[in-house]
Amino acid sequence: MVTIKDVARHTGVTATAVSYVIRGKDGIGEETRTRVLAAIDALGYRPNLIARGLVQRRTDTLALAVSTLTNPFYPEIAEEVERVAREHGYHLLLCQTHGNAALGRLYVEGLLGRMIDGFLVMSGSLPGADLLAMVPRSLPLVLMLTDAEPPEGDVVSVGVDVRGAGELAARHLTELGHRRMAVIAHLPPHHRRLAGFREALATVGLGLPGDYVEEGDSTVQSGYRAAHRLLMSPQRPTAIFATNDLMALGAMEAALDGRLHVPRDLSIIGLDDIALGAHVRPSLTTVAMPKRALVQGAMELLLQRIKDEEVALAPRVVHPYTVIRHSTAAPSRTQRRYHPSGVERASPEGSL
Amino acid sequence: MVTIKDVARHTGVTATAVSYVIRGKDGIGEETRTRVLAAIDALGYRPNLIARGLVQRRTDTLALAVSTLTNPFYPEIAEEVERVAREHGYHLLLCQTHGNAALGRLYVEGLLGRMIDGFLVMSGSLPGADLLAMVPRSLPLVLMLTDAEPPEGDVVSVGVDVRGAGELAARHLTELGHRRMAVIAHLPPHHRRLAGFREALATVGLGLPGDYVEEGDSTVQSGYRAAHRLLMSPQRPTAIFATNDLMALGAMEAALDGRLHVPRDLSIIGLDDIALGAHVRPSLTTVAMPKRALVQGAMELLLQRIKDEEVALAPRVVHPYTVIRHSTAAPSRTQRRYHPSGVERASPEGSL
DNA sequence: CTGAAAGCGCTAACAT
DNA sequence: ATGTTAGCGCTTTCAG
Repeated sequence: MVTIKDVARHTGVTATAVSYVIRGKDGIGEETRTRVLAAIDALGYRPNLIARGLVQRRTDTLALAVSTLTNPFYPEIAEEVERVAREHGYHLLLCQTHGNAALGRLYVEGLLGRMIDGFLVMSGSLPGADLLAMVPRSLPLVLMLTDAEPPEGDVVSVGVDVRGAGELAARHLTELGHRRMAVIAHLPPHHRRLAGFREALATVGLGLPGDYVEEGDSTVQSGYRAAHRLLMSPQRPTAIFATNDLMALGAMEAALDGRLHVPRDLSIIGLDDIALGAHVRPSLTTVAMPKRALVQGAMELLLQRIKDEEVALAPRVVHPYTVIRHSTAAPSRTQRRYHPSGVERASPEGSL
Repeated sequence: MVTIKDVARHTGVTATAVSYVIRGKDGIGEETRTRVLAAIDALGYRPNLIARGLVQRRTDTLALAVSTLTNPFYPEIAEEVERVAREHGYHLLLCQTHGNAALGRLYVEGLLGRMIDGFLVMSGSLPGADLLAMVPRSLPLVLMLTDAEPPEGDVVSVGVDVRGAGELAARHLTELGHRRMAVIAHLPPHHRRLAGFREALATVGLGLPGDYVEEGDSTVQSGYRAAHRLLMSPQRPTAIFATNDLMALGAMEAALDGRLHVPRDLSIIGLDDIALGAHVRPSLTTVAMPKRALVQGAMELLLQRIKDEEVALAPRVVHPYTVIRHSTAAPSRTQRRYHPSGVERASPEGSL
């Protein structure tokens, strides 16, 4: 490995001079500058960021914890975070906790020992209490809370009003004329999304019977199965609200497989607004998480904290909005039969 | 920050002893051990991995470069890499190059200075030549090549036989009885996928007219637009091969929007096998990239190189396989009209 | 079994 | 404008 000393020796100056040249500090004569630069090039010298980090106590690296990258919602967030981070000269260390607290702790341990300059944590990846217990106050930390309440203690966070998201979903469906609606919810995490939905129904005098709430785990598969259970009930709902888009996609799949027409026979609304929702047919109506605003807000706070600026502890809150596409419509009067054994609508084996 | 010295002082031993305890080396009495451990706990000491990395010249960190995370194919790869890395006690540093060579170089610079222990590079993220020029031979590097040829020089790589993938796509379609097939290809990157397809057609006496090849850029949108152009041609193809799944999904969207039935009026086959392909309706027939085998192979080689074992330079090659779902079928004799202005099939505004 | 000393590659403060 | 010195927090000989 070629070090700063090699360059110094090769140029006939001292290591400090080289260090200055590298970082563009002035106090170095033009002539030495060029000679140093030439030597760097000739030797293929590359500063050791680890060593630099050790003394400067910064690494120009930010970390982002998400629960998983297999839910496209998180890559979309990560993409945005990375963009902003890069604009400010930071690298991004990405880690998936898979919602596993033990694993999460392990990762955090690793990150903390790595002298990251800032830490962004997405809701659902790590239990807030763990986080506060582990992360020293000296490390700038910002939480992006889509569901959890901000943990006790002085934490900087950006929250998403997911209760409001649930309300928007309910409002959209009731305005279309639905009265018999069901929910596929990832519980407990999405508790507040469900609560918002339920409350908004209540304000227009509608209830949500217990057997109209099925649980999922945020995956497409779970949405499929939950929708299947819902569609089997004698009094089938005319609309389904899934607390995330992946489950909504699964629900749509189940409905289509059961030879129902979406949205004529069943309206489906999701929550997240993942890019793919616009590209399935019918395209998915959804309540959008304000991804940009969320990331923008979080990064702003994080960068402020890194610059040691005072930051308001009162959580910023960003608000979801409805994206109406084609998976929702007014309920139809006639009830078409659900064919639970139905093969894929377009299967070569036929049917329909 | 609490350092190893603090712990040492607090326990009344020397830093060395603490260091030994931390790393579970023996040579430390049971009694001191427990006292050191207690002190670590009491002070909340956490080893500084940066400092350790500086002296040990390893950081237990691997890096993976991909072009983007917004194509779900890459998160699926990353997920797998991360799993294997973790099993072996490594962290994963993820970086997106967005296929931008300059940006890529910047990232590589950063990574190299960060003393990563190994570097995994996914095809399409960085030009091979750049990579070889920048990465010192001392850093274990493994390429996952889905499309590019291994660059000149001693590089360890795992290749995917994408030409074979193109052939499989062609074989599947011709066996179904298609004669008039078109391709949506991301060129130049997917050049070989197209070549394989074309050649396989040639072996059964079929050609691929120039205007039956439309270009895309691997995004859904580009697939949509390309399919639209293809479907407008007077002699419409009966099947489309898209060189990746995202474009295939876009093509399907276009077909459905144009009131065509997939696969009755148009068969569509993709390439990648992203998870979502199974969940759209009709589900997507595709040629699967052997993701597991690819990652497994690459990680094996990388870990060997890290352990300083000799590694064969001859590229390993893994082979794609066909996943038949419901977006392909025998061509129908009747040609249904393509309605380019068609709204979404399931749109509330009606039609169909 | 434990301690002292040297040094990883770099930067910051202080001379010169 | 350049060189000297002293670490950053840790591990690693090598003595005790």
